[in-house]
Amino acid sequence: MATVSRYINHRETVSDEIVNRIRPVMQELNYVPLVAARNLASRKTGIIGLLSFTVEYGFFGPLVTGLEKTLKENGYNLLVATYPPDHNDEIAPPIGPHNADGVVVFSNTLSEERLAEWYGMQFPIVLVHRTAPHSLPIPCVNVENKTASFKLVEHLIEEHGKKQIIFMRPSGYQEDAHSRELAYKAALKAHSIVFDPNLIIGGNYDQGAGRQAMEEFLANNPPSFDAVFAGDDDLAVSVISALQNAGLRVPEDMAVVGFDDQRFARLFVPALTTVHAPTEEVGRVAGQQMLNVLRGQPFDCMTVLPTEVVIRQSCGCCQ
Amino acid sequence: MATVSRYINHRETVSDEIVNRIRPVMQELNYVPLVAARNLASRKTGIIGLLSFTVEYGFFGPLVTGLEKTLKENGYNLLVATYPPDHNDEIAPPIGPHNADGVVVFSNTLSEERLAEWYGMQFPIVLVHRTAPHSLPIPCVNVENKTASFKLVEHLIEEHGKKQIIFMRPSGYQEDAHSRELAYKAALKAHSIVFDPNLIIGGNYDQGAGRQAMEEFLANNPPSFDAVFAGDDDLAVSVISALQNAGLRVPEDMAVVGFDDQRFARLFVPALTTVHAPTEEVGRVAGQQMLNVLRGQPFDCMTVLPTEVVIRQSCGCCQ
DNA sequence: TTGTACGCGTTATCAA
DNA sequence: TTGATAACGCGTACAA
Repeated sequence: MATVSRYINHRETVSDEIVNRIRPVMQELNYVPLVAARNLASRKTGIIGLLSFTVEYGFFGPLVTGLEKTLKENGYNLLVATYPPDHNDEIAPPIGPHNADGVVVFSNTLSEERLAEWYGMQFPIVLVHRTAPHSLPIPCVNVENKTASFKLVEHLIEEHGKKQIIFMRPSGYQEDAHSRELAYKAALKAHSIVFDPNLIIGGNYDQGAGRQAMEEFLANNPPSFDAVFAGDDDLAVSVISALQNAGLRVPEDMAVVGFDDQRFARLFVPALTTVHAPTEEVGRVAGQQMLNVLRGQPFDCMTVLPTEVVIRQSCGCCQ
Repeated sequence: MATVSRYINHRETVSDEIVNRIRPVMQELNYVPLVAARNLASRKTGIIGLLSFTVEYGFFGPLVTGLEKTLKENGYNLLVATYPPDHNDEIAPPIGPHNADGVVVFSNTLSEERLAEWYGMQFPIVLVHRTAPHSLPIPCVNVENKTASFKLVEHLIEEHGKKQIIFMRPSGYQEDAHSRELAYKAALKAHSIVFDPNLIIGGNYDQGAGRQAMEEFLANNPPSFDAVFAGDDDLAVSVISALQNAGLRVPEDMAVVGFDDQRFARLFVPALTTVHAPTEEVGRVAGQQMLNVLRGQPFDCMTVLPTEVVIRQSCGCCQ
């Protein structure tokens, strides 16, 4: 029994003679180790989880792709599960210490309390699109939000003479969007434009967000703005739709820019001016950091991947 | 020991006296049952898998949402994993009989051999967007493709006088797309339009598919067509982009229609004329069928959910 | 290099 | 209704 175990797991050398005795029997019996028994005995599962409050985001696909590739190459399987953030921590996440060797957490899917709890029990965690609470040295992987956002808003101001720029928040709090909002304010300030709190909209809406938020805003205000910086590409598209629906032309009457450079960004009409975020790379790096943690090797507490402004047409360029 | 197990699983009645003895101790010890041990002893995991060759499809999100809701309400967790179809069945799927109580399979993610193998070992399977092999009475959930596609093509012919309609296949074989193609041919025939095999394009391309396929087609042919029926909305958007890039106007010069009615379909400019598919409902029904199988209750071998043509602007209507 | 014996933490069985 | 005891199938010190 023990020898068969050793043979299967390639742990110690087994003599050819015995291997030749084991193999045919395994074939004949159609033997496959029972994962549950294995997990119990070894206290390992070979599974890494990805926990997210949604799978409906456009950039979710590339993230999974990058993550999965890195992990599979190293013998782990990736299992994805959603976990609504409003759970009050009552219901345990579908993936966690009980059924995985580690978990990658997207944005604010998990509360700080849960993170602290898991960290305390030495459970490997990697954060993506979120920075770790100060007291927890957990590796996190982000994209550069501020510089790119600053440049993007600056482009609207300098190249297109925009002065009344709306910032549209995605629904719910997200760290990424918050950083972009801060950069937006900084850019205004750097160009001596007074920040108008009325020009921050969105944030309290569900799916289909941008369109609804923009429609409401338009209903209550005459178009007292000349550009929109949407928190992400999903929102940008909704916003453009709402504007056009209201009889405004983009980019002639109104410039709209986004963030992420999702797949559809350049297919859209007008093609989206946005910031390219290396989402698949985020996945790959997160996977690598997870491997480092699992192996007890040193890891980077904070990785910030570079982003780049992509000028297309929705801002008014390249007509 | 046994009594505690009974208490935790609410299997048999435990006297209040003993319950009051168990509870405080559980608190104090911070006792949580070890899932691995549980799985070993009970031969159950409480997990249902969703196996798909991609998570990048636009309609993947709603499918997960519907499925997850139904399963969670019944005590199961949904775990999503991808499995490239070109694996030659060498590598075992990340989710299967070894670590789940059942699996929902999207489209042709699994080979017939694998399905037969799992079915043979009584492992619960539900198919979505795919019909089961004849010999395997596995429940499958589909959307109605043919009637809707027929009507859609008919709309192009009757309302807009289109005669040279391209059908664009998605990359790789998919049953859905095949049904839509058949309906397309049937609609042509019903209106005495000779089918031109040159007007079937796509099928061999990777991501970003439609655009590339259409660009190649345009490069080799003068625009000898007047409409495009894209296999799904993702493709439709790519196609429109390619057409506009080539200086053609949609819908003035060229009508383009899709399938699925994904979230962005009505946000796009021009708004997509397409077929609404109840994707979230597909997920809910699939979840219900899975529960039926798990409980040994009767199930429907084939569910076909109704679809509906949605006329917007990309066909030339509502200008 | 091989085999024995035990532990992993539950659930299931059976007698009380 | 309860409690002792036997699986569950594997990994792993330890001795051989």
